[in-house]
Amino acid sequence: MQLSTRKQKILAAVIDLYVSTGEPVGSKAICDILDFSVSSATVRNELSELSEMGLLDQPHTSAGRVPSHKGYRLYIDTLMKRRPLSSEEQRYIDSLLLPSAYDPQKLLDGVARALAGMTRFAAVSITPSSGEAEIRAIQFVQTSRRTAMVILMTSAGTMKSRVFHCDFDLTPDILRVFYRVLNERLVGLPVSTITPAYIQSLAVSLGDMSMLMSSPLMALLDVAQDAMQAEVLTDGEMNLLFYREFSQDELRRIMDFLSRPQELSRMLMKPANNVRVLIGEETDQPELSGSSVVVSRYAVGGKDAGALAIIGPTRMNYSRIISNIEYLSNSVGRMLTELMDSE
Amino acid sequence: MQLSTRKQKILAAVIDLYVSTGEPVGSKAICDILDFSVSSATVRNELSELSEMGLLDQPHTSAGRVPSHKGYRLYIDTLMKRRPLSSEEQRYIDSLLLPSAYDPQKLLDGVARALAGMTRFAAVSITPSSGEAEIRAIQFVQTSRRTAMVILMTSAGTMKSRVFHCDFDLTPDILRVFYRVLNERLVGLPVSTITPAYIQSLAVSLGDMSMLMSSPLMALLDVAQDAMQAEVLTDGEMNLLFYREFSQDELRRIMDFLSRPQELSRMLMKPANNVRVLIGEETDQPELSGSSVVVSRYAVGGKDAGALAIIGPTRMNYSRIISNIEYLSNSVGRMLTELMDSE
DNA sequence: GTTAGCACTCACATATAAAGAGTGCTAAAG
DNA sequence: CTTTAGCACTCTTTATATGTGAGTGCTAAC
Repeated sequence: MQLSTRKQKILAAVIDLYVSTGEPVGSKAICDILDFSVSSATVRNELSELSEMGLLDQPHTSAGRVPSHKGYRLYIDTLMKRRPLSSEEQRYIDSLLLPSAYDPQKLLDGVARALAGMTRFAAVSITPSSGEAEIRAIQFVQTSRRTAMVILMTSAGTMKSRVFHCDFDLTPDILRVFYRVLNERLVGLPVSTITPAYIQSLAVSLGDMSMLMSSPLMALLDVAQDAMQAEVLTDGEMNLLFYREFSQDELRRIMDFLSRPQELSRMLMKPANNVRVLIGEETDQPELSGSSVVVSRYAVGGKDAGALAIIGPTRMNYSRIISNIEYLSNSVGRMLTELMDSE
Repeated sequence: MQLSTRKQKILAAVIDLYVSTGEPVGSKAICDILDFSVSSATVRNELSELSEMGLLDQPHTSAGRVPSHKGYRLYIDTLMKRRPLSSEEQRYIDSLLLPSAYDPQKLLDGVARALAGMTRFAAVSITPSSGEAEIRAIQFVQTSRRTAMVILMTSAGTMKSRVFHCDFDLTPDILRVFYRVLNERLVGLPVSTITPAYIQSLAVSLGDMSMLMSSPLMALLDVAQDAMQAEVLTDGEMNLLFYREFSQDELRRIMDFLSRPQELSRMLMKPANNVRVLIGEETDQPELSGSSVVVSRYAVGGKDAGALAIIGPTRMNYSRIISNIEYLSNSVGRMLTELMDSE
């Protein structure tokens, strides 16, 4: 499908106007902003051909035109001019991320918040799953007479902790035993080694000590399963309340979808090496038929790791959003890589 | 203001019917559910007197009656029969809380989630501020070559951690120094001791070592300020989308309010020894004029500590909500107290 | 290929009427 | 003095008709 330059410009004009006003755009309005001069009748002829090609929709016979999903697709793939972020914007984003640069957990949380704040859409940040990461260390910290915290640190730079309770008083010596026993056997192995069955066999191999260690072992299992699960953080769901194109009912369905981490993860973690845009049905998610998703995967240490995404109404300023999310996801990838290398 | 038994029964009937249907209730409907038999005309006379007293509102002259805020107030204070939770319900709630019983952070998070899930309203959990709590220990755990985590544990059973980064390689010995220096000076003091000025003077008193310790000191300051701040957790904001009495606009304002922790805290932390109900304007919050708040303070170790609350439309089943929140807040108080005593 | 002109369409707003729920009042009965 | 039946009245809701205006599609001329 090849479009004449004029058709391209008209299509772009329709999208620009519609994105900024939210109203169907008529032939007259287009004439006003075109950089060459034609009559509205000419524009009308072009519009009707664009409609025929399925690039524009018409809410009803006598209304202006609205971009169809196919129209948005063409616009994003070939027409849209991508404006890189100004250095000022870059500095602003950097300043948002810097405070949490050394804590992966906080970083990914901060990123979701920053993304939601900048775009005014709902943001999703999926943290790398640490399944294949190696166990770097298992630390114990006493938190009260009979409770302690187990901290699992991985080569992916993630860290998970959990408090557990014992039926006897803990002492530094006992904790040292926990530490030695577990680190001797587990450091260097992939986190995915820690399964219920493995913990079971470990307990058996401990003989007399297995009673003593049942609480920390259960906690370790727990924390390992937590670490293996790709974490899904969402932020700014509230922002979606501001878009009048969403009905109360649609809003509910979207919010509901946003609270289902597995499905979000499935949708966003498809491999891709740059920013992907999913428009309406392209998300394969009926509840998002009126929404678009912009997602960017990022790599840590050269390997695909997490993803960053926004979800908003199909009518959005794609150019701006793509620039933002691209810069943000590159930053996160870079920061996490540095964090990993420094270990 | 003394009401005849009949008026009381009629008022209660109006509220019960209105709460369950959401429609203004007419005199006929009331006759049907009253446990004595009178004509609709009699009921109408009573209704008009109740209206005159300001206990009922009328959307328009020819509509049924709707409880006024004053009517709800009277109902809650004197008419409502409080149904204690069945032991089955109690067991259900207990089972929701048990898994996180040993970790205050998780507990308070779990409580908010449980409350939102059970009531289908927005839930708020305010954790005790640990300002007056004593510092129990300051632990350090290495997380990578040049980063470590500082963990502040308090006598209130709370625990906060933060990762920090040094410009030199860390070793177990260095961390031991951090530990010794800080614990020697700070354990036993109230958390509120740790102010920027105090950290400053501490650094000065360390002489040569202050360079070495600047990162952990800053991290400690950070984590202490975090600990002193009463934490406000919200959950289930989404639930409010389901109540058609909220307009899109009102919803936005409520959500916005829910995201302002200081104001939530100010509203909910007023001292009180049992469940409080705030109806509409009683919240002193213009954005909540169509909402009610049910809040229950709980004590830890005999002292007022945190609060648990729900926010929903004024039309709600107060009896059910109050029972739930009361049981939940007692459970939390008890669990946190046990946690504290065991230290 | 482009443009002016014009009939036509359709959403939206406004006005009018009919239906229905529920009240308030009056007068009679208990 | 309280209760009740009866009825006119009010006000929302729903349906139907009417006018207005933005914007199109088409035709014929340039």
